[in-house]
Amino acid sequence: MTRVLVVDDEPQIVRALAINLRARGYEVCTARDGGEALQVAAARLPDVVILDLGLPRLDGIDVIGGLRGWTNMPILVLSGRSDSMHKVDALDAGADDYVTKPFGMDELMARLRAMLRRNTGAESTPAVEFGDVRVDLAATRVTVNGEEVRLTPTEWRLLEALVRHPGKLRSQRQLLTEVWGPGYETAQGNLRLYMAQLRRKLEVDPARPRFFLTDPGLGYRFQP
Amino acid sequence: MTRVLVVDDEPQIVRALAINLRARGYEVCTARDGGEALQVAAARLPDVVILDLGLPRLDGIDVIGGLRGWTNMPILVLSGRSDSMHKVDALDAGADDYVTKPFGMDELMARLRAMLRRNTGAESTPAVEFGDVRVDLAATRVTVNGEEVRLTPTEWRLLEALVRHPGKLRSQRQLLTEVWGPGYETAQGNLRLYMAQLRRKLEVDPARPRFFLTDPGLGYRFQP
DNA sequence: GAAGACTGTCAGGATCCCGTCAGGATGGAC
DNA sequence: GTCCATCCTGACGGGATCCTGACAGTCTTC
Repeated sequence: MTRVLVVDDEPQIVRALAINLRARGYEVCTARDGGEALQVAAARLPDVVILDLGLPRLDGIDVIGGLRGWTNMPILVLSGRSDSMHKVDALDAGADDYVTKPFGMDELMARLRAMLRRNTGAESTPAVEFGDVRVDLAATRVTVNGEEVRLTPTEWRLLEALVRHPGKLRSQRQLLTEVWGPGYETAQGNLRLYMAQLRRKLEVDPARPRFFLTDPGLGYRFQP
Repeated sequence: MTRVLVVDDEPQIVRALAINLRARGYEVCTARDGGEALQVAAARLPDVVILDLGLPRLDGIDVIGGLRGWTNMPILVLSGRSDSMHKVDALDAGADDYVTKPFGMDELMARLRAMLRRNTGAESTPAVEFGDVRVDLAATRVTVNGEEVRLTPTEWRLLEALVRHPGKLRSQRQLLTEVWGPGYETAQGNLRLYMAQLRRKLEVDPARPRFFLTDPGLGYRFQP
């Protein structure tokens, strides 16, 4: 889950942000001043920071500097000042975006999504693991016991269609249209063929599959 | 030098931006409408795009979509509309920042710096090494056993497209749009040709490549 | 117990894909 | 104009991939 650190000294703003963020599925942690912000950031390692510039004690610019000394997590600055000098200072100090109060919640959330989208491009690849098999969906790569296994395009599409819905039954019709495209709903012999191929390459005992199960008369199921 | 693509149909804004950008050491190229923007972006491969939303003919949102189909270069949107709906739409379509007109030049430049900083900072791989080959992405330079190897522009773009995603499969479609620009998705003979050229120049045994692997039916992969 | 439906397996040929080569087109340097 | 590098198109052979059809085994149903 994506974790957001909200730094502001006004409780009502913190509460409003937290409610909206949680409603959208983010995990929220908070800090009331600059010192606490640096502490919480180091302890909880949020994916993004929303930082009010008008903080007591420690100046907002210094908080940015304190964060940038050891991390490049995205920082979105909130501020009541709309003069460009403050914006330039904050951005050049290392902030990634600058929103002036009062702000629209929709816009703030959209800017947050934009920042996160840019950052997750380099994140670790999502992978599905079961038994000795590891399926790296982002890299389009399959390994068994660390050794790479070569899959043909059709085998890969079928594997993807199964693995993307763990535990769920996928009907023959669904699999056929997903792998071979619409119009191939009757080529069930094909499905059996490639299913066997997948099991031969990925199952320990292809005759008695543990992960790629058959629901007779219905379809197949990936059981991790 | 950092290259900026400015897209706007109002000449005075283009000129003002170009003057300010050049004064700060950027290289500037321009486009007057959406179609030209996509064309220039593919041909010149700018480091960042400044895009006016109020374009004739092709809608700004569609331009964002057209760019995001094959590149993730930063996009800064300019717009006369300040209502949050347009901001949200543009940001969710793939824009990285949204500035409403009239804008302060200082602020715009600061936002530009912030975007560029993020992009070059996350990169952190100015050079890639594998076997006897060293690819210097920053300097556009390739050496094998210390000796410089000359690459043509197309060869270089292909190498870059592969090397920037180590281990990941890159589909033929991805490579074609990234190297030749959108609209060249069917020129697969080309891809094979330049792939062979790259292997001939960089692989020890071009017939049995170790780093530039092919996944039949899917695409190619750089394996360091 | 028999019939039918369903699944897993095997083999064979058609098709597609990849690497390679040659040749023409384009554009810039001199 | 000539030379040169680069880019693109088309064609060919070898190999991998895909599809079709047939057969045996298993389970359900009558």
